[in-house]
Amino acid sequence: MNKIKPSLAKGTRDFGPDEMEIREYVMNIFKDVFNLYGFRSIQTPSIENTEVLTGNYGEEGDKLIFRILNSGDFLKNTSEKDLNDQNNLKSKISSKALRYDLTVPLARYVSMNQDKISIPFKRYQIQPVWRADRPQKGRFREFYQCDVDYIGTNSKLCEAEIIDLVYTLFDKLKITDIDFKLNNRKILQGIAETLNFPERFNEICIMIDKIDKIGFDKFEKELNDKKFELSSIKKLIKILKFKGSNTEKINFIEDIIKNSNTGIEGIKEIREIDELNENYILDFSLARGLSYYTSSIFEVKSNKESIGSLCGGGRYENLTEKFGVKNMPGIGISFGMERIFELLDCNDNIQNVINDNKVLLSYLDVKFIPKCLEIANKLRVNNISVDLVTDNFKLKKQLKYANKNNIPYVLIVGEDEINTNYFTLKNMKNGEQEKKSIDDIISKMKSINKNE
RNA sequence: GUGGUUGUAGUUCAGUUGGUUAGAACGCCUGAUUGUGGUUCAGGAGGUCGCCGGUUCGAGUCCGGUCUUCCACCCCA
Repeated sequence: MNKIKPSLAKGTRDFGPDEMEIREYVMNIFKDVFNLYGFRSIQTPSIENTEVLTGNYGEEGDKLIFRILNSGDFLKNTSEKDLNDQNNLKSKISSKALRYDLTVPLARYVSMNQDKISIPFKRYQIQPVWRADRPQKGRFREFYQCDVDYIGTNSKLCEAEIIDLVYTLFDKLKITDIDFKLNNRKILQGIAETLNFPERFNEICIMIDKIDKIGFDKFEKELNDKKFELSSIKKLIKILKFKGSNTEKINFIEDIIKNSNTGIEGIKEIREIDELNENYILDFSLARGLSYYTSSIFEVKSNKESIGSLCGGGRYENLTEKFGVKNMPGIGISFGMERIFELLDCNDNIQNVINDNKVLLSYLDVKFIPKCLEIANKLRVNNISVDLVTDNFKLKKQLKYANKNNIPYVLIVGEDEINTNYFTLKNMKNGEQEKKSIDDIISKMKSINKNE
């Protein structure tokens, strides 16, 4: 048999038991909080028909979609001519692709299931997505996205609820010192109109979005290079650098863009949100590159770690228009799961919470196995995790096994224990051990469980 | 997609102008210890030097290609 050198596909990862413990712990917190705010989860297929996905992410984005080769004789519909036309060939030999994000599948789902769901529809979705990007720091070809959306509503209560949800969530994850930054595309549009470059709106948004990374000096230089008017550049930078309370910022910008109808609309929207929830920081330098956002946009950053944004999102119109469904505005937020996992990976608090009430049942002779099964059953009925070594290992090796698997307690079953009905419970962290009845061991383990 | 970078044991890495049998640490297995791990000591297993081709008497080492790793750009999460 030919041996294959084991290897991972580019940009993909395995998650071992240690990593999965943290990932699942974090994901459960996410799910709990989303449920707390009345969102329900859906899942959609990994594979979508190609035409559902293409045309949504721009030309660059479409290139990053992983296409799946048709099964069987995938060349049967192609002619000699097709082989020279790559784009045409692709659609002839591949009709399915891996999903690129969770937003487009949501739009597809809502469009297909209007009879089953009630509008406004609140859903969350945690699933992997795939992008044929070149991997680099913190970026993979397969990664989890976690999206929460309201679809079919324009209510500003959504923003207010989302702000609250975000703070609750990060509080539970013990990620503190975060800012919820809010802005509105209509205000940015108003600025663009007032400063006389409305036709370069998208271009300027992408550039503003990068200020964090490149700084104001480079930003100014780039604007010069791109032949923006000098007076406009000065005014723009003055606006972006303005400091003050949210109210001061609103009044300041209102005065500047008062001649833009769109701009005034944006200001009205911010004021509406402000009446419901003031727990945000208005930031005109927040732009978010994505072109489908039309109104509120927001982002959450950690002030402690310079790790980039932890989540971001915004309000959009007509996400479902492509599928022939009109009047489906919505608002969504996407959490950078991988970044959050990374942030919590080194957090000891979380590591301790995970494994506290677990016991390895260790036997000194195979003839004690029936007794072990009896004890295991009692412990498990009381919600204590029990592991048993399946093979006839010496005690020494069983203790090593407990260490390796991060099991904090070992319950030893031997001759003495069976005769006296007092069993040895060994704490693997400090090496202490004591003899107790099974009932006492159960109550001890249960009290550990309550401590978390 | 553009530019750079990496690849040798399960893992992290040494390996001299190209020269005998490719090394270390950690991990793994066995024993010192027949009921005590995380410490110590002794021994052992484990390699197609990413892959394909070229130069050479001789290649882990030089050359070309390819794949891969990591990083930056574009863009994004």
